[in-house]
Amino acid sequence: MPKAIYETIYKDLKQKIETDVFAYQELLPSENTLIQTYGCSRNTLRRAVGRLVTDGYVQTMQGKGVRNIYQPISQTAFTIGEIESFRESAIRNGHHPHTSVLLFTEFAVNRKQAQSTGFPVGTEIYYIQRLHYLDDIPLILNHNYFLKEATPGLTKEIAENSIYQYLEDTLQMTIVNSKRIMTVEKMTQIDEKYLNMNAEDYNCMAVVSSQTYNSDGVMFEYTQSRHRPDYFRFYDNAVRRSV
Amino acid sequence: MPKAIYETIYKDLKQKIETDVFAYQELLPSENTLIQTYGCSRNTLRRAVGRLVTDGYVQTMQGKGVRNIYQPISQTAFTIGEIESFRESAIRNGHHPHTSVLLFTEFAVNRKQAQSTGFPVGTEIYYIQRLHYLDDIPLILNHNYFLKEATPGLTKEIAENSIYQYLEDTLQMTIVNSKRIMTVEKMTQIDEKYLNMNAEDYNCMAVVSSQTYNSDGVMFEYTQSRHRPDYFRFYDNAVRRSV
DNA sequence: GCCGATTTGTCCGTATGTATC
DNA sequence: CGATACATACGGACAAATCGG
Repeated sequence: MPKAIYETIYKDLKQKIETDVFAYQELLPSENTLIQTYGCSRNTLRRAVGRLVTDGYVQTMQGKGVRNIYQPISQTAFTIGEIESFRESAIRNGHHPHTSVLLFTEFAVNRKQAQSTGFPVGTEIYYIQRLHYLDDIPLILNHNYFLKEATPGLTKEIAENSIYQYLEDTLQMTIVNSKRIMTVEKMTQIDEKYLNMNAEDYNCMAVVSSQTYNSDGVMFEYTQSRHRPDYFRFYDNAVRRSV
Repeated sequence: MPKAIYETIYKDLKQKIETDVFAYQELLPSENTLIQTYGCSRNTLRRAVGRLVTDGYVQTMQGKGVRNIYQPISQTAFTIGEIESFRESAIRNGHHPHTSVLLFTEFAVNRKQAQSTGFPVGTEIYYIQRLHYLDDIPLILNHNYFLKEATPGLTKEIAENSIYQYLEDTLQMTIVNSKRIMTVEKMTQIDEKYLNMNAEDYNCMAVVSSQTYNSDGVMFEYTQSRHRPDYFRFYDNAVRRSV
């Protein structure tokens, strides 16, 4: 847990913005001022502010200053650009998460699975089906494929809690990045059953497929998350770069 | 168009990765090597590499090096984290875009619209309905709300081409950032009609709602993009930060 | 319109820490 | 242990945009 200085400053500024210490549409104190308050170098401060820009919290204007453009998001929303487990995201939004494991098994991937997951044919994996509840409503049906070689000792009990916590804390794995694709797909009978949906109402759903890599550069996880369409919300802030 | 050095290096490295100059899963030349090849400072090079990390092109490993993890995306995909017009994105992917304007009108926003768009009641806006085709298939039905005060002189002719090009080139507006929310919504009869869909097949669609800001900090655009579900694809790379 | 002060943007050189091999 | 590689941090210099007098 070695916190970098810029990380601390980033979090402090972020929290000040969220709690209205700086008013919406107003300018933050200038770089020079903030450098003095934090007693850091210009680069370090600018690094913290840079993060706030990509978060969509502030907008910098050369010659003018840094404007607070943060507005709280109304409902529960997943944030893009970060990797968060379901549990982490739920707790951050003040909800009560709960996970039930529908299936815990292991096998070697066949041709068809190889194509969708990206694992080579024959790779030994754990295959887990999990249902994620938020405040007792089933929201997400997850199909997890974990590379057995990279995630040894995975059990149903771990899957009921936080797999990521096990990987990071017990196996000392460092999770680095995750490539995700969002699509809309037809709802299956399995989806209907577990998510309490009726195909005559919504007949499709939001699907997020992700490939996750660890610090050894190996893709150790492929997951397909099938979201209840009426609760699905994905938030993003995009920055325009010079073309 | 004053090009920053780090921008040039970023683009050069990106292009080298895309064209397999560096092999997949292999290490890039070390920082020190690249500093010498580009004749730049360490900070500048790191800035370029940092962009590649957020793009999901490479992954850096302290003590080891920088690994190429780029894999080309199969189909047409919208990329998250950047603001691109439909035209820009289509051309980048080697397709032929075409836009038809279904409706071009102006009015003041009422209470209901104020809630969804975020514009105050009574704000004067241009309201435009556009249908975006890719290779002659209608893919996206767009509802644009442009703040009249910030986008004067908008016409149907401009809307048929690129509105962003008009705003940036003619009005000298600088587009800064865009907050987007992706959801899944029921398909309406309007959607069915223009996107050639049948509600007995898919009865819902992907909806991307966005609020876009310019460099004056004013939200000048609210857009709701309704995507054909079978063609919708949104790509994202997420980075795990120390918790 | 000009000038100077302020503010952010870009870039450099250097020092130190930490992880890997 | 030392060499290599990336991570963090500092301080300084100049450029570019904005604003007020």
